[in-house]
Amino acid sequence: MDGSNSIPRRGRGRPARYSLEELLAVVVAEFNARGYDATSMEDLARATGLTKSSVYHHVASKEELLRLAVSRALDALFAVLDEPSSTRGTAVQRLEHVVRRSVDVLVAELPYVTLLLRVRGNTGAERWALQRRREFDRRLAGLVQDAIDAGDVRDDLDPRLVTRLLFGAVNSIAEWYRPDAGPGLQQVSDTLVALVFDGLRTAG
Amino acid sequence: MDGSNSIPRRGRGRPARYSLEELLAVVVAEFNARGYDATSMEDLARATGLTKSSVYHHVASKEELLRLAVSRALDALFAVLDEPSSTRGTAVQRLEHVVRRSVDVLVAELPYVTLLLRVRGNTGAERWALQRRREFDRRLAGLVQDAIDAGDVRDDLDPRLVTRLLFGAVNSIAEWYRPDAGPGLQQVSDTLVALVFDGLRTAG
DNA sequence: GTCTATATGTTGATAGAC
DNA sequence: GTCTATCAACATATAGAC
Repeated sequence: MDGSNSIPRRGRGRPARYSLEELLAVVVAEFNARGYDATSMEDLARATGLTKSSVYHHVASKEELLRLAVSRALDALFAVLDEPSSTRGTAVQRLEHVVRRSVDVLVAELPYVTLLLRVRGNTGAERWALQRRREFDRRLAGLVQDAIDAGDVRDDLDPRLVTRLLFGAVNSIAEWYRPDAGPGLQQVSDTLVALVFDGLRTAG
Repeated sequence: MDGSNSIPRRGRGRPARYSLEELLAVVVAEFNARGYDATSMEDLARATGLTKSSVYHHVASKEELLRLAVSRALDALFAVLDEPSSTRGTAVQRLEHVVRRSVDVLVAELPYVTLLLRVRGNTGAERWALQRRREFDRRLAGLVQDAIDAGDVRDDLDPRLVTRLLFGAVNSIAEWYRPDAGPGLQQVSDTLVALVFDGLRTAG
């Protein structure tokens, strides 16, 4: 009845003090629930327990909130490519490692990656995010190509097309995965790898 | 310089006369380019060459435009499930047929399916679309289960999870497929089926 | 079936007090 | 670092002439 059910007030009833990190978590949850465009600064104020003006103390614009959020997802995804296991071992081992770790990151940073995957590219921040996503896709396609060249992966399929379908399946996980329900991270990764590398068909 | 470059005027300079079908095609293209929420009725007026009021002569609201568009996609997808080849033959043949035909429909109705796949569920029309999508997914999962029961598909994977990953790959096609560039429909379908049913790994 | 004009509410963002 | 108060721009939708 007091309208405070979504307001995370801390510290003896005083107004909430937000770090940028905390603010971002609340904001991204709103963006994902209602859509970036459909979420107003008034909605964000209500969700944080602040006023619109107070939100603007932390960021210069609504678009900056989007940029900060998708950056976090992109940084985590690119970091996977620089892991030792992504650059050592056989080509197919490296590919499997990047697939599994991409799923890990997707789940660990679920709200941020979800927002990233919904970006379509009207504003400057969105176009910039799409550019970085394309660069990530290019590096993935390189891994698939390496695995074909090494003879680990069948060579009758186009590597760019395979990459798109493979990571289409990976990215679709963000649409339904919930940490507290349904299949766990391990089962999702194992099923994905089994599906993609060995296929659904029974040996017989 | 005359600002008419996106205005499809027909008939000796008189104002364009739109059927609902023609109107919808223009509107859906705008929704996909800019996002449903980010597209204003003023944007739609400009793209059609009409005024806002004239658009409102054809539909009662912006949301009705969304409902009409996603209905078209959903009707086409459900029709696939009722095709003879979807209900006859071995379980794995039926599954492969539905996968291939889903890709056909996705490509044939690309703008409408694209819009459907971006719906997240704030308004009434969006929630209704999501409900119909879930019903479609349930019928797909039944096909996968049948193929497992028949022994055509490996039984160590969760059918619901396999369905989600499989159609995650299918739906991701809408994000990059272009009729006039890149791989053709046949190559996409063949690669998808090869990937999902037989896997990437070389036999050796 | 299209138009001009307008009603009515909401939006992102700012000014300035505390 | 938060607040109240406010703004200009833009949103969806409607009224009524032609």
